[in-house]
Amino acid sequence: MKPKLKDIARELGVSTATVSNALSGNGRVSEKTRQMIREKIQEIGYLPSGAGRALRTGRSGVLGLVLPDISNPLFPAFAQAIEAAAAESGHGILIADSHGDAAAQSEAVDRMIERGADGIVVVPCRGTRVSDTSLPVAIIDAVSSPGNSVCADHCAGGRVAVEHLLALGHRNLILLGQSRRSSVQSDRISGMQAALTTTAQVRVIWLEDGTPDFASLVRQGATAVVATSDLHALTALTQLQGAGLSVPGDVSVVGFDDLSFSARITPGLTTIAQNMPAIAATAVAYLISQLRGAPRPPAQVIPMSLLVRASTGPAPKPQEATPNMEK
Amino acid sequence: MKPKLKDIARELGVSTATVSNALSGNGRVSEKTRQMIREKIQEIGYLPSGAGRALRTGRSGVLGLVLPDISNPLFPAFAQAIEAAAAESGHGILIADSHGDAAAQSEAVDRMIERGADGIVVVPCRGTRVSDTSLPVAIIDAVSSPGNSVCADHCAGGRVAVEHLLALGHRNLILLGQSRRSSVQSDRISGMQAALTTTAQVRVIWLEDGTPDFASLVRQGATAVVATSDLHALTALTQLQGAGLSVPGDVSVVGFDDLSFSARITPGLTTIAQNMPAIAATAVAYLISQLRGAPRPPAQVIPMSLLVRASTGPAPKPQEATPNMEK
DNA sequence: AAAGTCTGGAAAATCGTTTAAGCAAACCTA
DNA sequence: TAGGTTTGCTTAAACGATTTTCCAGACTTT
Repeated sequence: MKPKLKDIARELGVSTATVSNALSGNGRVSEKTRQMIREKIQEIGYLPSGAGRALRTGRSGVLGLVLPDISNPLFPAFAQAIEAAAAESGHGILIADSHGDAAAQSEAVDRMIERGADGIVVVPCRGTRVSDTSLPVAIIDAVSSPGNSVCADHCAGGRVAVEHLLALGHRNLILLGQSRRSSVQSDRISGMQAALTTTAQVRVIWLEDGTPDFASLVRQGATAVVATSDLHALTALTQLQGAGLSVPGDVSVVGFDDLSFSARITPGLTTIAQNMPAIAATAVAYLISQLRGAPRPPAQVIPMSLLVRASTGPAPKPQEATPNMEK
Repeated sequence: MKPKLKDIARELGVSTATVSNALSGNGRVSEKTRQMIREKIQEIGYLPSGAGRALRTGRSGVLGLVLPDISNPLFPAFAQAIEAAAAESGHGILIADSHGDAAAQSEAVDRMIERGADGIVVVPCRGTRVSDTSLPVAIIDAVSSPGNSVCADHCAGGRVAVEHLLALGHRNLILLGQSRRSSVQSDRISGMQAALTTTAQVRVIWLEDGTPDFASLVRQGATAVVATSDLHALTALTQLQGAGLSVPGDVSVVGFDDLSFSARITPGLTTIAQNMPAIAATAVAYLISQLRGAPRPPAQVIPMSLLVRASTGPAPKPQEATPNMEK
């Protein structure tokens, strides 16, 4: 049916070894023969069988990607970056969704091994460790997580976000998270808190406790919202605008992750972006170097960067300038 | 290193054929032996080698997914649905990004074949046909596309969106698309137009020509915006709110695809959703049935459904059309 | 008790590729 | 010109599973 190495060899009157060598560049093949083989391959449209190759070499040319939630809005940018980084070294990407479940996660890892993945990139479910496997694993998690290999500097990101607002004169902030148990969100929030000066007031709100009325919080004096995700920032921003408040005139809003919509709304959302290409490239390089027999590299932390758009501006001039500033 | 079928057979004093039979259920194996083998497998943590199996059976248990743009915000829902549908039948998913490029697309397909995919789901780049391959291909494209296998009923979706607005009394609509050359967007727009009555005014705006000033369009009489994507609907909605207009008080907004943020903004975005699980399941079933030797099924069109949220409401009474700018 | 049927299992071929080892001819080198 | 090197290629053995074919013994049936 489909052409194999043997077919090419037979038609050309050489051995399969020669054809294989011609393709891989290994062994010794004359330029003339090499040329002949190349032409034949073009002619009959030969594609090598990954299965045969994988069986012989023990390498499939495929990396696994195990995620706790494929439908996360951050996923597109991440998957694209990983795919691109993997393609760079000729690898394909096999995806799996662990649905935030530890058992499903280790099942997914097993399935990856079974399918012959050469290495696995895992974004672990909350609070799970990836059990040791026979193949290289790159773990993308919070800095503090044991076993972490690569991650964004969420903490520093939080700091930068708050510093940006402080520089604009904001002294009364709302820090907005979704879930206390997310280590990424905790890292971001603690980074925000670390940047606070004694003169600033702050209130942490978790959406898992219910959605607050942002407009009334602003009426109580808050002049800025820093969310741990653009999604939550958008929730706040649209609610504020719907209530007739001006962003950034009355209140500034900052998010995280530069999601697809962030640049396309009015006002453009100021955000702290992960350097996805760098994170992906690092994770893939981490796997590749181990495939080559290098020792497991140290964990790497990739900086986040502030993208200033129109949703942040100077703090509104308050009528009561410094009633709360105690010196 | 890693345990193989042979190791189990040797340790148990049986042949590899028996072990293989015990696992697959084929052949005849006594319950006693079967049990013994199961225990041994648990004990030493055996995982079959996909490469060996694939080579012998010609089946890898992996399906390819080739997309024109992984970073599309619709991707998460789609990828998740495909992954789930494939997992249902024990298949894994190998992803590739064609970056909207026809050459990259056919290269990606070749790579899938090389990697031993059993079938491929392709969302083709604009205007490209997927060349015939030796393995089953399910194409997800516009209804009108030649070779299309599965798709959402974009046209009917557009119709439903406009009918919803007409029922609310809107008679002056803005239809908002991104690119004229996208067949999905064209289908949606033409569906919208098909629903129009003679008494309704309409204006089609393409974002590729530049972002319009929606507020002034509303001042000129428009009372609703129907966008071909929630992303564009959000662009319009935030711009309108930023300009002090009330949604849906002054103007209603409808989008498409129920993106991740659509339910979480204020007001919640009314949208036309694709039935991703159904589309994915259909595409995967399409492949699987062909793998089993069935003839290629006819193309299927999956209905879209209207999700009414808070961004649409009754058309404003003409005399009240003045924007309500109170703070 | 002879003949047929069932049952549990083994032997061996096979999938398509890579690669180590070997071998003749051609080419140097001294 | 004898001995060593290179060159270009072949032979054959893996890799780890599945599957067809076959066989010996136990069990039925008449």
